[in-house]
Amino acid sequence: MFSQEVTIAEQSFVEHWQEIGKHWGVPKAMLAVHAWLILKSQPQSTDDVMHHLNMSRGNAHNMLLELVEWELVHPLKTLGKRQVLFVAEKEDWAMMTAILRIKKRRELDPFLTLDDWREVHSEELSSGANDGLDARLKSWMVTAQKLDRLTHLASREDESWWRRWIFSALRTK
Amino acid sequence: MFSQEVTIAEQSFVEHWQEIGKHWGVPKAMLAVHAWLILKSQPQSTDDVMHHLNMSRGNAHNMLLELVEWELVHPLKTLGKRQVLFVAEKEDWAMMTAILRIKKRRELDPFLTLDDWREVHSEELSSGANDGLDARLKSWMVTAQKLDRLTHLASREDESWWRRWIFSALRTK
DNA sequence: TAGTACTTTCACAAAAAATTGAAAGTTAAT
DNA sequence: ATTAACTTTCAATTTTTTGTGAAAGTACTA
Repeated sequence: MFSQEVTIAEQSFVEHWQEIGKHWGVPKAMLAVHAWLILKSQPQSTDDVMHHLNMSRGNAHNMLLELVEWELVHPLKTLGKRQVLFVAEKEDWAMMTAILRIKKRRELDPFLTLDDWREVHSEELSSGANDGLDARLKSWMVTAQKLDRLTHLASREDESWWRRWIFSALRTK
Repeated sequence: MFSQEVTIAEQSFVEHWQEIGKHWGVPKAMLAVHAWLILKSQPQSTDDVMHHLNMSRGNAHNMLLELVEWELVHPLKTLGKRQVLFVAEKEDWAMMTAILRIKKRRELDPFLTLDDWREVHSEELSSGANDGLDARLKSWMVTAQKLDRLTHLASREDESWWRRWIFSALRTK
């Protein structure tokens, strides 16, 4: 899997990152690329990634693009050069909010469409075996919309806001 | 996919739920079973599920068990009866905290092990291309541990706590 | 203890997702 | 206009994840 230029410690980090991310719903190769960029302080090219991690060009390319879409990796263009270099976002709060944004988009936003579904089908479902479904869904949507506003807000706040908010929660105990 | 006893509206709900849950990292069959139980106010048996959703016994069984492990579905034993019946958890905040608990366990807890990794490998990684990694990881872990305490706390609080906490965040805007 | 009504397991099959690599497409310099 | 240096695409393949169904296991009843 690795080229010989990759140190044992680096290999271990990449593998551990893949272990950690097993349930994040992303391809192993994406975790490997991300781990690689986290390790490196210097921007890396597609070729760097593909050679060091010993993966196909197409895969390296696609994983880099996806990480850029997630805003966990930033593309750097040098003027007058064709090549794009990549650096990982390394600030913890920036990573957290990036992850929150994408999780909201993929895991919460689709849920909100349930309200439209309800409006179309509510009549057919007030009866019999589906007793109370409509009312239940209505109540769910109120909660979901609150969560939506919360995640939207939180995903673009900065470190100090998070600190205060988390602190206020932890203090109640 | 469905037996004829399943109404069109029910089929539509199951399919929409599968659509909604596409990125939740669970099998389609699990979403189908969950959707089915959400629809039904009466407890359902493994046989009910397997017949109505037209899936294999083994699969119905496993999906039900997994939903129970997620605490999104509750098993009901009748005294003196072998059969186990299943009902979906239908309170919105109970569902939310169940999901938070499992997400924390699968997606955040493994991350905390990075601190152990760091202790073992920190010396090898203070130099050269991995410049500053150790310090960065240390700082990440502080944040992660805060998040860990927060999610732990939040995942076992009740509705009124959530209301207050969410409200306090939304009010700052 | 035999029979019935379930639950559980698991080797195998099917489906879905990830990965490859070579060819086609772009951009910039000469 | 041509070439060199990249990036992008995608059909084919490999790997991983899901799903099947029949057989084995277990709890209750009589």
